[in-house]
Order: sequence, then C-alpha cells, then structure tokens
Amino acid sequence: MAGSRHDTAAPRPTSRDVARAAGVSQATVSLVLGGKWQGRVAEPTAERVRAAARDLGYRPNLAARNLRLGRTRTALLVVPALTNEFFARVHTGAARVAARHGFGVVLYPAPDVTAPARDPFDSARASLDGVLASSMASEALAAIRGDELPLVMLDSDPAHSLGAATVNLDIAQGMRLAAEHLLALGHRDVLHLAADISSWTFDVRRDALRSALHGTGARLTTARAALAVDAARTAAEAALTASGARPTAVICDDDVLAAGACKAARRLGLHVPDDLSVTGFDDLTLATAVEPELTTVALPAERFGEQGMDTLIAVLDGRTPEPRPLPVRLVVRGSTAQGPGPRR
Amino acid sequence: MAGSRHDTAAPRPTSRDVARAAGVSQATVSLVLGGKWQGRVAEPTAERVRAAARDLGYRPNLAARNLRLGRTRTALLVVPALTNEFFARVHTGAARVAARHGFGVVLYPAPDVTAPARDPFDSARASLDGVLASSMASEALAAIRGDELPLVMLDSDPAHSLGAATVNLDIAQGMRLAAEHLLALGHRDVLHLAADISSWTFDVRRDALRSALHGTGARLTTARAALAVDAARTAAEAALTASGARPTAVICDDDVLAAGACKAARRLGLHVPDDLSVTGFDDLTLATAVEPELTTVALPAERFGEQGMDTLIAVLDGRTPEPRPLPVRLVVRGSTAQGPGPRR
DNA sequence: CCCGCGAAGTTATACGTACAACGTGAGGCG
DNA sequence: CGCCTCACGTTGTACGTATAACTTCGCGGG
Repeated sequence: MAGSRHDTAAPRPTSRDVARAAGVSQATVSLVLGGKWQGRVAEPTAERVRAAARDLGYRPNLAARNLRLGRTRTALLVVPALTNEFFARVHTGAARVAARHGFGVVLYPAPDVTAPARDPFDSARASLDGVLASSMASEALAAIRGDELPLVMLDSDPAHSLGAATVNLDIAQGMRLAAEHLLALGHRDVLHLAADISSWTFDVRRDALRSALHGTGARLTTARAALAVDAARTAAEAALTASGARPTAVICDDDVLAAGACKAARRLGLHVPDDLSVTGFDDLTLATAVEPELTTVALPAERFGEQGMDTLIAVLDGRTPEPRPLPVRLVVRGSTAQGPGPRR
Repeated sequence: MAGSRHDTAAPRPTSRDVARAAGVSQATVSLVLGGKWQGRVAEPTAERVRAAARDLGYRPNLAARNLRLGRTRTALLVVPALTNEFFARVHTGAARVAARHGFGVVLYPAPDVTAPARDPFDSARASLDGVLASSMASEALAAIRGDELPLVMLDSDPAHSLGAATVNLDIAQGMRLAAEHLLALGHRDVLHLAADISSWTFDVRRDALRSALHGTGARLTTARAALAVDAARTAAEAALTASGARPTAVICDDDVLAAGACKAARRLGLHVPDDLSVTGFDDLTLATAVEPELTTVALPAERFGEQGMDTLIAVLDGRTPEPRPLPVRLVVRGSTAQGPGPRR
C-alpha cells in the first residue's frame, strides 16, 4: 500500500544464512571471512563459503562484531569548527589514514562541547576506540573525559595533555619565517593580528615572534580579533590608526584575518603591499583568491591529520611513536614588499 | 612499567554491575535507564538504580544496544568534499538536527566513492540507519546501493533519485535572481561561468538562466571550470578574450569561481564592477573577503542540512514530508554595477 | 474465605559475531 | 596393529542490552 521499495523488508542475511547456503557451520564462515582460515579450512570449502556470501550479498553486522570484539575501529575527531577549511583538511587526512586501517571517523565540532555541559561523547553514537582532539577545545575536552579513552592531541598545550600523545605543527617556526621575511624586507614596526582563541596558541605564536624580532630593533604590537573577516578588519583598523608610529607590516594568525587586514588597509587608503605588508597563515583557498595574493605560511594540514591518526592507531596498538613537529613553509606572494628599510 | 594511565584497564561497568550495586536485576536497570519504568518500577527503587549508575559512571554499551535494537541511530552524510565551505555548513546543520534526535552523523567524502570501486559503506564502520546524499556524487551512490538503505537526496536529479525523498534548494530561483539583477543594471551580454560538476546541476542552472534572459534580447554564453580559483581565472580569461562581443557581466556557479573571474578581469585590465560585473553563489566567507565584496546568492546551507536530516528521520519514522524548496536570496554587494544599459 | 488483579520486579532469551575448545577420520610410525 | 598427529571442521559460549513472559505478594470484593 505504501508503495515504498522497503516493503519487503528483506532481513539482511547473517553469517548463519551464509553457512546454511554453503553447507558448513557458522563458525567456519566466520573463520573464512575473517581471513584466519589458513590451515583451518580447506581451500574448496573456503571458496564455497565466499561464493555463498557473494550470492547472498552478505555484509557482517558491525554492531555484533563490535560487541564481540569489544572495539569499534572508530575514532572521534574533535575540531573547533568544520567550516574552517584548515580543519576540514585535517579531517580529510585523518579519514584517509583511518580508512587505510579499517577505521572510521566520527566528527565532533567542539563549540558546543563546553557550553551545554552535555557529554560530548553522547553525540558520537558509535562506541569509540580513541579520540583525536584538536587544540583549541582540548582543554575543556581533556578536563571532561581525558583519561577514559586513548587520546591524541593535535597541536595542543603540553601542560593540558598530560600523558597523551601529541602531534604538532611547527607553528613557532611558521611565525619565525614570517617575521624573518618581513625583517629582510626592511620592516621594523610589526603588528601581530592574533586570532582570539586558546591562550596557549596565542602564547606560542607571540613568543615566537618576540624571539624572532629580539635584538633587531624592531617593534612588536599586538591586536586580537575573532576568526572572521569583519572582526579582523575592525581590529586592524583600530590598531593601524592608534597613536604612535604606524606599523608597516601585519603578521596574521590566519588567512582570514589577513584578508580582514587587507580590507582595513584599503579603507585607510593604504596600498598593500606598497604601504603595508600583510602575511597570513594556513594557506587556505582564500589566500590566492584575494588581491593581492597573500604571502602566507603553508601548513601541511592533511599530513597533520594523517599523522594524528597514525599516532592514534599506534597508541591503540600499544606503541608510542616519537613526536616530531611537522615542517611548515613560507609561501611568498604579493601581499608583502620592501618596507622603509634600515635606511632610516 | 609502561607507565601509561591505561594500565589498570578498568573494564567499563555494565548494566549488570549497576544492578548488583543497586540490589536489583539487570532488567530493572534497563527499564529505569531506558525510561520505560512508568508503573513498572517503584520510584525509590528507580532512584536507587540511577544513583548506582551515577556512582559507577555507567555508560551503556552502544554496540550491544545497537545489536539488540537492530538500529544504530547513525546516519551517513555523503558530500563531494568537506573542504568546500558550503558542505561543511550542510554538515553542521545536519549534525545539529541529528543530535537533537539522538542521532549521530558519519561523513563520507564522495570523491573516492566511485574511483576505487570499493564499497563506500565499508568506510562507515558503524552500521547505518539511513543515508543523506548530497547531489554531486549521488548518481554513483544511488547506482551502487540505492535501495538498500533509506535514502534522502540533497538537491539531486529527480531522474536519479527514484523513490527517494528529496530536499532542494531553489537553485533555479537563485540563478534567476542573479540574472534579473544584472538585467536591471542594463547588462545584455552575460557569461555563465559554470562549475564543472554533475551535468544535472549544470543543466538546471543553465536552463534557469536561459529562461530568465529569454525575450530580453540578452546574449548568454557559457564557460566551465573546475571548482578552484585558478581554474576559474583561466577559464574566465579565455572566455572574456574570445572573439565576439565581450560580456559585461559574469554569473558564477560558486563564490570561488567568482573570485577567479575577478582575478581574470584584473589581469585583463578590467575593473570590477565598473567594466565587468561579477556575481557569485553560496555566500561563503570568501564573498566578503575579496575586494570588491561579491554580489552573490546566499543559500541557507545549514537549514539545508537541517531539513535534510529532518526528512531522513521522518522517513525512518515512516512519514513522508512534503518536499518544499528552501528559499534563497540575492545579496547585493560591490561586484556588480550599472552596465552599458539599454541606451545602445 | 478465596479468587483475581495490579504493582513491582525477576527470569529467560535473542540480537550476530568471533573464537576457544572440542570432535573425527585418515594416515604415519614404532 | 594400536596410538599419535594432523588436517578440517563443529559445538558451544560470551559480548551487553532490551523486552516478552513469568513470578510473587498484598489487598479488596464477591
């Protein structure tokens, strides 16, 4: 009557159905399809089982398998926001490695993690084998259930990841590269436009900048903004019109912020890069979409996700891989140019 | 020796442990915690059970529950690429609704869906209750396992979604709005820069443009490009320098393409919007990051995801909600301006 | 006075799988 | 010739949960 194609509701065949069709016991089916039949089942029998499984369109019931094995081959990936292209790329890498090992990935966008005081793992309907937690929400996460599941932290504060394996991008090196690039161009008054996120991330970046500029006579000022174009434009506009010498270069924590800085410059009648150099971070699609194209620090986001998942799987296997920060590189494009230089 | 905090390997408490602690049977625990204890269990007993569960930190084993109930409260979301901000937003909406109904969402990025001839569902380690498939890869997906799971199609070709419920954005209306906007500005020679994706999507958009321009004396040409800034720039540059009258406006299938078109204009010495009007689609972060800000068609991406998941859940409940296309709206910004007009 | 009935639990079972432990012939060897 | 071994399976059980079917007991009505 309903006319749907789900009328028949043909129940999915089980391993027992396959066994019946192949004329063997259910255990034999499990052995053959589980790949552990070496020397336990004769080849002709094994082939008969495989054929029966194929004919019936048999697919093992994951819930039953998970229950039996006590693990799910599923990992949770916690990110601040998937709409941030960087994290989408991290997910891509993590999911690729996971698939290679027969693992699935469930996503948890962190913003809600702390707010509703709900258990973050409730939303992950699958039971989980482990957690891959990206920095920004990891403090909250670690506090909530840090030691209940194997955990790998992505780029997080060592102070908050006690005992958990960590995978890092060399963020500090990225900031240094940007700073040195601007120094080489003759800039001596630099604004750091920072993303308004976790304090640890902020500290790492600012400290790296400070040490890079130390002893060069360059001046460093700081402004913070939420991770959005408008917020960045507003903050940059304020910082660039503040009393005192106007910075000739802006180092941004993110390409999105850099885009905002460029808009601020335009509003103030400054030309990028001639009047103001701007550097971004992440090398998102955005970086080459704007005019001029952004000089930015390219992060191996997918490799980051891959290595994170590799590490998690290693931890699950009882191994402990040595943490080695992933290298970053500076991509020089059109948003940076010669500054006032040392001629002053 | 290993020194890890997983040494003790304390096995998670089961409902039986809770039962023992509360001095009741396992069945009673299940009744109380399952919420079906009305009139079956006295309040003091129920409270004792809840207290015991809390003390032990009991969490039900999802694998066992899934096995018992035969459903998983997990849906698969198939998207072409998560790095596309639009789909990240769709996911956000879908996940929100899913969470509200106690559902989880597993993601499947489609690109690989057809290539390796692997079963796409293998990568979803959880068993699934249903599938939410976004347009672009849905043909392949539907072909592979269309009728094995309840399916809801997002913005897909009706011809390929036989029997499956569908949720649509009013893409055609979006194209009409853009076309009418340009017509009103006096443009009579329009280039359609199309995304090189599914042919159905392309047809819908082109047909909408054609009908909107029909009878206005306006000329429509078409170029296609992969969904990337560089590809779009190249294609636009070629189309704008082709023989014949140069278009005075470009309607793009996506903001990313629009950014590429703007870059092409700049290379050709054309000013946007004075010499060339450009419209985008989707209203991504990108749209306000570039200069000038893009006039674009804003899509309710999150609502789209929400409605998709709502529909899937309705289908799982045996209901059949009427499909109603989600409205889109034109956001006029700085990338469009008066064209040559009817003065000619 | 006894029967029935509702309240408050309990016992038993099934979901589908993986694997430990147990047959069971046939052939080799002392 | 009897026993051991090996190749090839099979039988049985447990994973943790939800729920149908059953028990037990107190109490009110006929």
